[in-house]
Formats: sequence, structure tokens, C-alpha cells
Amino acid sequence: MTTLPRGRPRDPALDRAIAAATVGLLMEIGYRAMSLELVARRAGVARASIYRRWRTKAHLVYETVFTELGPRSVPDHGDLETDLIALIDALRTELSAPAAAAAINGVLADFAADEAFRAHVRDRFLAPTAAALRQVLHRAARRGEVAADAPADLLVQAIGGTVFFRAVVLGVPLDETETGNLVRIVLDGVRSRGRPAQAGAARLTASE
Amino acid sequence: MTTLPRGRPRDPALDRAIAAATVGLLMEIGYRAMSLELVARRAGVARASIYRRWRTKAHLVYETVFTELGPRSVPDHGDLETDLIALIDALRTELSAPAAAAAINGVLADFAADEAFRAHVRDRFLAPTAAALRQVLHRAARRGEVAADAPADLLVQAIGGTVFFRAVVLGVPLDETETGNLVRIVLDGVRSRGRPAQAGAARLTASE
Amino acid sequence: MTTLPRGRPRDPALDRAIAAATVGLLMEIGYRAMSLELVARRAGVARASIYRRWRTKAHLVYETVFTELGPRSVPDHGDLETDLIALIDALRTELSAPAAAAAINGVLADFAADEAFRAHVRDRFLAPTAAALRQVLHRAARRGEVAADAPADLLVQAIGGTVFFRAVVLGVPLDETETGNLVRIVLDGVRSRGRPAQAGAARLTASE
Amino acid sequence: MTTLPRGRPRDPALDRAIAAATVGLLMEIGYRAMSLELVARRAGVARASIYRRWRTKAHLVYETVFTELGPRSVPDHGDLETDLIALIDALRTELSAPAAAAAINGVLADFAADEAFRAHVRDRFLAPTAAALRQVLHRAARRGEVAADAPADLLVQAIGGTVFFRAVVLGVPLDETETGNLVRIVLDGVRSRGRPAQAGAARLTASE
DNA sequence: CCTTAATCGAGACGGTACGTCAGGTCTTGTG
DNA sequence: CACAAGACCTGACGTACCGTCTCGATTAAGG
Repeated sequence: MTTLPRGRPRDPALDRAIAAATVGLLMEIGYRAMSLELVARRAGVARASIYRRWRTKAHLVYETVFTELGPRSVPDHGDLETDLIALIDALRTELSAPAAAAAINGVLADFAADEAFRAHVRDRFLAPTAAALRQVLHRAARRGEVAADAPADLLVQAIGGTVFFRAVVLGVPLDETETGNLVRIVLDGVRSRGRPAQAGAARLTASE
Repeated sequence: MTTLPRGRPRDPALDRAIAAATVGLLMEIGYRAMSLELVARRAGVARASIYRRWRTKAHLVYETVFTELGPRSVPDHGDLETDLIALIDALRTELSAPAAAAAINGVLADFAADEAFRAHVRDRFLAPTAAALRQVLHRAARRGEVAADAPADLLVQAIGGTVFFRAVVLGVPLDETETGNLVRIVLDGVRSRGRPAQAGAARLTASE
Repeated sequence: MTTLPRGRPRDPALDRAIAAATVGLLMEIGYRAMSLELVARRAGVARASIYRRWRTKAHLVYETVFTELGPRSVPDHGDLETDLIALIDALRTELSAPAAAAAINGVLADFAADEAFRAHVRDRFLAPTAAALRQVLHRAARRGEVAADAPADLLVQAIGGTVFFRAVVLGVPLDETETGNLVRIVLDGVRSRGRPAQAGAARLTASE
Repeated sequence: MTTLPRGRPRDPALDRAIAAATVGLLMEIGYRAMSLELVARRAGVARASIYRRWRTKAHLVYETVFTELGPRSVPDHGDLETDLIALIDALRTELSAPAAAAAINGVLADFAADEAFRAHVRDRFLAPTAAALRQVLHRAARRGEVAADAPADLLVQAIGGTVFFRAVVLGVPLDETETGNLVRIVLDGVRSRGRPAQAGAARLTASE
């Protein structure tokens, strides 16, 4: 049972106008140069109407740009490599969108001291992606392609880190060939003929 | 022929005081909350004396915190895995230093629009690291451990991205076990029994 | 013929609640710090319900605090001095009430540009008071106490100005002794032994 | 021994520009409508440069408009009436200047809660005027014109209140005739043939 | 009983001003 | 020249009101 809304309801057209102005300005002038005054002006909206919805510029940008973080669906092509490429492509698409690339470092910088924000990112973004990866790996394990106990978290961070680094830090997203190479590098690490493990000593002897 | 310096020389004690204040404030309150006013006050220095040395806050922080980017020396332990761990550890140490972790996103955000800065990072940081990795791999190839033509740039970005993501975005640097796992994942991708290549189709058939 | 009221009638309890909140806040925090938001909150009333009754904060305060301006009745003690003291006391009581003293300058400031308001004050407050004074003087003239053609308007303004200055500007209302002194000063100016007149030259020679 | 000034000195041209803009805007649009933003814009000055000099809008206006309060010199024409007219004219000129009339109620409203401000007004404005009046009366007493122990404070407040009321509240300053009448009213109250006193009863008997 | 019309609480809305703060530049006097 | 101090311009910040508006829910009076 939801609390019934009282007072004049918010105008959803403003939400859309603000979001559009935010995304546009991010792409045109970047996070730092984008002031809420500018957003308000472009959206044809009072500045207070933005503050009514978001506590701060960082909140506005984060929630506007990264609304749909993480994998919307778990790929299942019956082949691990194809599944991995699908996962990476989803990430790449998300992080290399112009607005996202322009926003992410600013948001991270503004939220640097905010531990709750980090937890939120972990829960809403990393955890689902890791879960999706785990499911993909589990299916592959049943097909005998890989060992089931691969370190999914680390893999997600490696994949995510690489994509992030290219798209956000270097500003040059991975192309198709590089994506393929990245998949193969990662894939070889989880093949069933051996596996990364705490006991690193026995690892290579078993495979060769 | 250098222009001979005229007038009162700069006080090197100020350089040290400013650097110390910068690093301290970065760790205590973070990049965004750190104003040059605060730095000047803590360093017991006039604000103008900071601007005389650095053009902007981002320049101050970047040059103060990331003085020694990239590998100081190429590791050579006669073993690829050990060499890789040494490279990763150097990266990890650099990026997970409290001041660095606190500074990096702010610097990236402030330099977001500055393409020259990105080129500078590539030249001063990524290129040397990739060169070091290439040398390590080359030695390993001569020992028959790996194929020599591994995509060193991508590998560096994958390793760097992972370390960066953990230290900077998540705020929890890799531990020893995770470093080991990362090395093995990456290592398997460059083993000599096969190699990542443009022609992806033939790759796996050759190895299995 | 009044238009018969349709729809839900106004709740008179709200009028009272708003007035009480207004007076209370005026005394506690003063005119400037008193926002209609605060009044509404304290009165337990919607802000719109205030605007439905008064066009603006200045109107609310003016009509709430100065409901009964001017002399309610013309004093008649058979003695000019006593009558004057009664008139002054009425003024003093009105202007030195805590809410009034707190309100008056704010109201004047907000209505500064409003010529209609000035006319309203003249008609509702000054004119009746001057009329009362004129009547008092007229009676005194018939008793032979004073000249009948005293400049009543100026006298009212002198008396009103003095009371106003003490109560509103200085914040210390006249006490009884000062009221007595003020009466005597004014009284001597209108004694029948001479009179203020346009022809100032002949004035003093006649009296001494 | 004054502390020697350090740092860049304030630009006196800005003081003048701000004062001019303040006075101009006061006359054109009044106290309430005058924002510091407007003042800054018209003066061609940064808003911060205003806040550096004055803590608040009310301080700015008060110190700018009422720089020279009170009588600059004590009039001495050898005649009480002429002296009094001179004193009143000085007051009238000061209070009915367009900028002053526009400013005064706003300043009083904003300073309503500030007891320190009231004390300041008393000390800087009323006290000197009362002292001047006392001196004038004293000289007149030596010439035998009046009693020396007239209640100077009350007289000042009566004169000031009347002038204030006319200029500020009614917006119509006293003209010459009215000033003459006011002087005579007041003068008769302090004539040497009798004087206002605590013991009011004996007052008139002595003179008639 | 049901429509009509106004009031009520609540709160969104476009504005505007506030006073503070940062960034980066400029101008003093002193070494 | 460097340096300490601080003025200066620019422009953003987040808060608080203003007076208007739009909701859903009352509360009469008239059909």
C-alpha cells in the first residue's frame, strides 16, 4: 500500500526536459562546465524544480545518465565466447555513450567521499553484472567448457575495468577486434583444462 | 643556452610545503573539498606562490601526486609470472596510495575536455608501461613461455584497468590472492600454446 | 444587492488562527523575518488560504495589526489639557503595542511606492485624528482657552510624529511625564494670547 | 598607532561607484526593489566587492545614505527662532532627500531587531542634535529669551518626529510656512515666561 | 440524491534574492 | 624577481521566499 500522493503532482514533462537538457549539456560542455543554472535555462525550468528532484548536481547526473545500469538480460547463445562478447558489448555501449563518458569521472569525483554511493554502485551495477556472468559461466560449465568455480567478481572487474579504462580514461572505446582479444584473454583464464586457484603451485603442471 | 635567472630565486622550501599540504588535504578531505586557499593556508604560503608554480589546481595535484608514473625499472626474475606480478604490484602501489586514489577522479574530471592531457597520460604513463611489458614478454618468448606477439597495449589496459577499477572506483585495492588470479587469467591468454589473433576462428582449433 | 455566496464558505476559525499567528510572529521575530510560510505553518493552515484573504504580506499585517486606527471617540473632559493627553495616550497605546511597533516600519517600507496606501493612511488615520483634535480645540476656543484657528493638521502631525518617533524609531514609548511635557509644549503654541500665523512678523509683538 | 595595511588596498573608485549606484537605485526603484545584484551591475563591480565592505544590504544603505547625520555646526544667529529654523531645515533637508526618504523605512525595518543599531542611531544622530539644541537654548537663555532647563531631548524628538513623519511617512516634507508654525509652537513651549516642568500646575499661573 | 462551486491542505511551479565560496588574476609593500 | 597579503571579477552553490497554480478531498447550497 503506497502513501497516497498529496498536493500538486510533479509535472513529468519537467522530468523529461531536465533529463534532456542534462544529457545534452554533458555532451556539449562536459560535467564540470555544466551548471544547474544552465540546465534549468535550457530545460525552460526553474532552478528550484531541479533541486526539488535531486539533492545535488552529482545526483542529477548519476540518476539521469545511469538509469539502467547493469545487464538487462543474461545472454544465452549456447556458446561462452558469444555470451561474453554480448556482456562486454552491453558494458561498452553503456560506458562509451558520449553523455556517460562525459559524466562518469565528475560523478565519481563528487561522490568520492560518499561511502553510501560506492555501496550503491556495487549493489546496483557490479553485483547484477557479476551474477549474470556467473550464470553464463555456470551454463558453460554444464557444457564442459569451463570450470564452474571461476572468480566471477574478479572477472567482472577485469572486464569492467578494461572497458572503463578505454572508454572513460582514454576516451577511445574498444573496437570489435579488441573486444574479441579481450574475450579470448579472459576465456583462457577460465578454461576447464585448469583453473585459477588459491593453490597456484599446482596450476600449470596440470594443464601442460 | 638557458635564460639565466634574474631576481630573487624561488624558495624550494615552499615547493615542499605546498606539496605536503596538497597531499595531506587530498587524503583528509578529498579533491573537490580541497581549495587552493586551504592549501596555501596550511602551507603557510601565499596563494599567488602556488599559481606561480602551477597553472591550475588540477595541474598542482597531478604533478604533485603522480610525479613518477610508469615503471621505474623493468622486472627480470627469469619467470614471466613473477615479472607480471611485479608490474602489477607497482601499478597497484601507485594507484592505491591514499592521496592518489583521492586525486585521480578529480584530475580526470577537470581534464576531461583536455585532449592534450590524455595524450600526455598516454605518452608518460601507458607507453612506458606497455614497453616494459613488451620487454618482459619478449624475454619470456625467448624462454619459450609465450608467443612474442601478444597484444601488449590491450594487456596493459586490461591490467591497468582492473587495478584502476579496484583502487579508484571501488576503493578496495587488489589483495595478493586477487593479484595472483589476475596474473593467471592474463597469462593464460598469452601462453605459447596458442595466441589471441585477428583471425579468431583458427585460434582455438589450434590449441585443442 | 449582494451576490449570494456559493460554494463552501470560508472557515472563520482560519481567520482567527492566521491573525494570532501573525501577531505572535511579529512580536517574536519581527516583520522581515516573518514569512507567510511560517505564518501558515504556525496557524496550521495552507499558504493559499492566506493569499485567498490578503493579497500580500504587507496587507495581511496592516489589516491584522492596525484594524482600528484613529480615535474611537473624541474626548471631552471640559479641559483642553486633559483632552489632549487623552488623545496622545490613545495614539501612544496604539503605536507602542509590541506587534504594532514591530510591524509598522516593515509595512511602510513595503508600501513605500504605493501612493494609494498613503492616501488610505491619510484618510483612515490622520484625517479622523485631525478632525477629533479640531473638535477638541473648537470646544476649548468656546471656553476661551485657545484661538480657534490653530493649525490642526500640523499639530496632529507634530503629536503623531513625536509619539511615532519614540515608539517606533527609538523603541521607547513616551512615559507620563514626557506626555505631560509634550502637551504643554504644544498647548503653549495654541494658547489664545497669540497664535501661529502666516504673518509671522506680527506674532510675537502681539503677545509680549 | 594604526596597524599598517597589508595586501592590495581597496580601490576607492569602487567605493564611489557603489555609493553612486546605491543612491541612484534607491531613488529610482526604492529600497525593497534594490538588490545587491543590481547595485553591483550598475556600479560595474563584483557582488563580492560589496559584501567585502558591508555585511548586509541594510548596512550598505545606512552608511551610504546617512553618512553625515546630525548637525554639522551649531547655528548662531543671535535669535532663537532663526536658530531653530536653521536646525529644522538641516533635519528636513537630510530626511527629505529622495534617497533618504526612499531608504529610511527599509533600513529601520531591516534593523528592527537590532538593538545595537538603535543605540548607534541615538548616539550618532540624536545626541549631537540634542546637544546642539541645548547650546542654542543656552545662548537664548543668556539673552533672556527662554528658560535654560527646557527638556532638550523631548524637544529634539518632537521636532525630529514631526519632520520625520512628514518627510518619511507622509512623503510630503514641511514647507516654509509649516516650518515657521512648528518653530512657534515649540518656541512657545520654552519661553522664559514659564516652562514645562514636572509640576504642571504652577506653570501657567507664573506667566499670566 | 446529485450537481455545482468555492474552500481547504498540500505541495509543485517560475522567479528572484540571498550570503557564501572557489577559481584565477592583479596590485600593493617588503625582502 | 619572489613573497605575503588581500582586493578583484566571475560565476556557481544551495536555501528561502514570493505569489500562482494544480491536485484530491471537503463542505455547503440548489436542483
